[in-house]
Amino acid sequence: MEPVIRPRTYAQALERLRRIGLRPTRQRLALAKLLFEQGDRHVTAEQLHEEAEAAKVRVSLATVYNSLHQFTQLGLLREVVVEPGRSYFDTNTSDHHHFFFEDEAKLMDIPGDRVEVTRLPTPPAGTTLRRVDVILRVGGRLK
Amino acid sequence: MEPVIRPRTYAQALERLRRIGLRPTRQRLALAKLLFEQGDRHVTAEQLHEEAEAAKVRVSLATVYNSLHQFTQLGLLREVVVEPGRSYFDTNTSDHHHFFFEDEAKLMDIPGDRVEVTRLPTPPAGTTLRRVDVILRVGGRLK
DNA sequence: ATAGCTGCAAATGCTTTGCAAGGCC
DNA sequence: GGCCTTGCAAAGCATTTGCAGCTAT
Repeated sequence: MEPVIRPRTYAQALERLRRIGLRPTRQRLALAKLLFEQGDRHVTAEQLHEEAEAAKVRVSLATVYNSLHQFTQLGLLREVVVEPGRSYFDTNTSDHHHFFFEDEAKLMDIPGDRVEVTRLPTPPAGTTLRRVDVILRVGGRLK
Repeated sequence: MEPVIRPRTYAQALERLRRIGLRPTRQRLALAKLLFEQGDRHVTAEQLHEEAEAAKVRVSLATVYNSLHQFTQLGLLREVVVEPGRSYFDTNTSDHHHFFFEDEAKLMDIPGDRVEVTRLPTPPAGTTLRRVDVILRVGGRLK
């Protein structure tokens, strides 16, 4: 098994795209840059689309969705579902959990080793555990 | 603080509605009956609407949504978000967690004392922990 | 050249809303 | 009767899709 390197830079993302066989097109590269060049992020498609426009990159919202899903399938992103009707994409694909600030609809990472989930029940026969999501729903305003 | 009684029967639901000041209308009572008279359930609005129709109760989907949200606000239901674009409503409002079978889009309760989440980080200043959701995402078919 | 992408706009799926008509107290 | 509810249809969002035109290799 090849070690999974988390792309932190444009160069790594490009390399990653090539290796996997996704054409490094202008829009994919631009999106990868926005996503992976500024540490861990949680973005919605809409947000990323706005960022792209602000950065003078012409990308349609449909392409943003396509790219986010492609990146997710390739393991570059992780989709986090906390609200009905909106998906967040997390650039941190390592094992970890989330705070969700309900009043401001924002996510924050919690290091995987900071929360311990024990005494997990065994999945029913015929099924396999794919992922454990822990969401700490928080209220009140962040200062 | 008045003890919270989980409505398990039509009568209890009716009583509960009255006590809270929601008029026990035909449709609310019918929905309460469907929801609370058969043990713990996880339903979507669409499902409940179909059940109501099958039971020859005329209810519009809009009213199903309204009722589900009202019941949720009153603490009779708990909303569970596991998939983008669809909400599940859980008649079990006690402290517990969930298996989510991704291939069949179904939820299953895990008793609260069966999973232990320890070493929870403290919420950031100015915020309060409202709820802890643990979702065990499972793949493969149930037998 | 050509297989794969992109953009646009239309379609979809879930959910919410506006408002007239209806029903509980 | 009065006020809360309902129902319907229309509106609202986030997301997906179909397809003609573009582009990286």
